[in-house]
Amino acid sequence: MPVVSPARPGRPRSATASAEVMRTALELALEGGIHHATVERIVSVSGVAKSTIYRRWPNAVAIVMDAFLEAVGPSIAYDDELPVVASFRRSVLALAEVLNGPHGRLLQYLLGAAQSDPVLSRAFVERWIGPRRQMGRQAIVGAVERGELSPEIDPDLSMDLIYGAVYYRLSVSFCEIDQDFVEAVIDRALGPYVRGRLD
Amino acid sequence: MPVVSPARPGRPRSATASAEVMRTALELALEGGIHHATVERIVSVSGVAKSTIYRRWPNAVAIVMDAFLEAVGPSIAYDDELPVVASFRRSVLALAEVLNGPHGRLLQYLLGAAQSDPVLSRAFVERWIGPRRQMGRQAIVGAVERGELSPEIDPDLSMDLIYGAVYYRLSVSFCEIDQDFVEAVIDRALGPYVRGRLD
DNA sequence: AATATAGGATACGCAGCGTATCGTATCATT
DNA sequence: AATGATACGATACGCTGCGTATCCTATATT
Repeated sequence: MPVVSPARPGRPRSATASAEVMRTALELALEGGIHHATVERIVSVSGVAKSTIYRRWPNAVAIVMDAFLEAVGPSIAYDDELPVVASFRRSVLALAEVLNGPHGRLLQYLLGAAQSDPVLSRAFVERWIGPRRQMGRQAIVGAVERGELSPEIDPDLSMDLIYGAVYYRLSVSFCEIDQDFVEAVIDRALGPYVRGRLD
Repeated sequence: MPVVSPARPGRPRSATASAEVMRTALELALEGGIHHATVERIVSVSGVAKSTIYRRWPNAVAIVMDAFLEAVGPSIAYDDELPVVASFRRSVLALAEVLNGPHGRLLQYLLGAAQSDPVLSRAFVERWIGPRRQMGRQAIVGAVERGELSPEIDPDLSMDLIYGAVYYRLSVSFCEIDQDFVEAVIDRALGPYVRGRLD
């Protein structure tokens, strides 16, 4: 007896079908780029019928997006015990590691598809960008409250600067997001507002 | 007697055909998004034959890219007479104005397509991003030489921060690049290194 | 048992891609 | 002027992928 979805009549949807579709879509996209994950291919590889797929997703990219977010989504971490700068370094370096790997290329593809798909871009902002920004803002606000950062800092602008530089490398200048770069960006974005030592 | 292309035999390529194709491609893409600019449509609207088109471009996106760069390409401007910060404001605000307009959405589409097309991404970096970065770096180096900026500034990192934030808004968080934002970004990126007054 | 919905299979029409072939047009060269 | 090389326009082709529709079967609720 599910709490939400108050007992719709008829045969319930198969959970394994969704899982299998997403698994297949992710696999195909990681192997050969997002263009390789077509509905037809997902059908023939996963064994799930086309009608079933279209009953749940509007198109192939949406499947890949869902699969990606479910697979890589939860990896956010801001440690309030650490000094702000160190905490940001940890968190953004973790993100950079993801972005430099195969999932990063996939994210790049998805971001590309989102440029001409409002539904996708909205999902992207709400489920990927938004949460991470929110955590970062919280970290800055917390640090200001603890007196680690000057209250003059603008948390939103800081997020734009830090994440902006990172995604710029990923999807505009197309070069690696190395550790030195991440640390330099964070230092320049937060450094002037740190009270006391830098680390 | 052309200086380059030393007189190939046979009928020369029609210049008007290329022009007409690019004009049509740009028009279609500006009207209905990049997906509206298909080769078939360009053929039927421009009147230029498919074989002619494929003799010059590998696909439709490449045409749009060429057309875009030719149309909006030359709008770079750094004024060495102005103080650095003011010069950057002028230049980046001009860019923001383009990005906020219809050409901006097109750039967004192209950037999206570039995410899964190495040839396109390379062209993008070399013909759009690269020149602008170069001008910006020059402006910073010049300002350091004139004593306007502290030599401790890292020109490349500054470019990553400024342009990063701008493109982040365009293609990651999908919100407007307003004037206040641009000025705030530049102030935070260059401000700490300005010697003397800020403006 | 009756009802409602889901899943699998299959077929369909459509759009767009990129290639190939053809006759015709327009150059440089001889 | 004739020749050779290349471009242009037109047309046709096969292919892939999309999204929809139809049908039958399966599985749940009432």
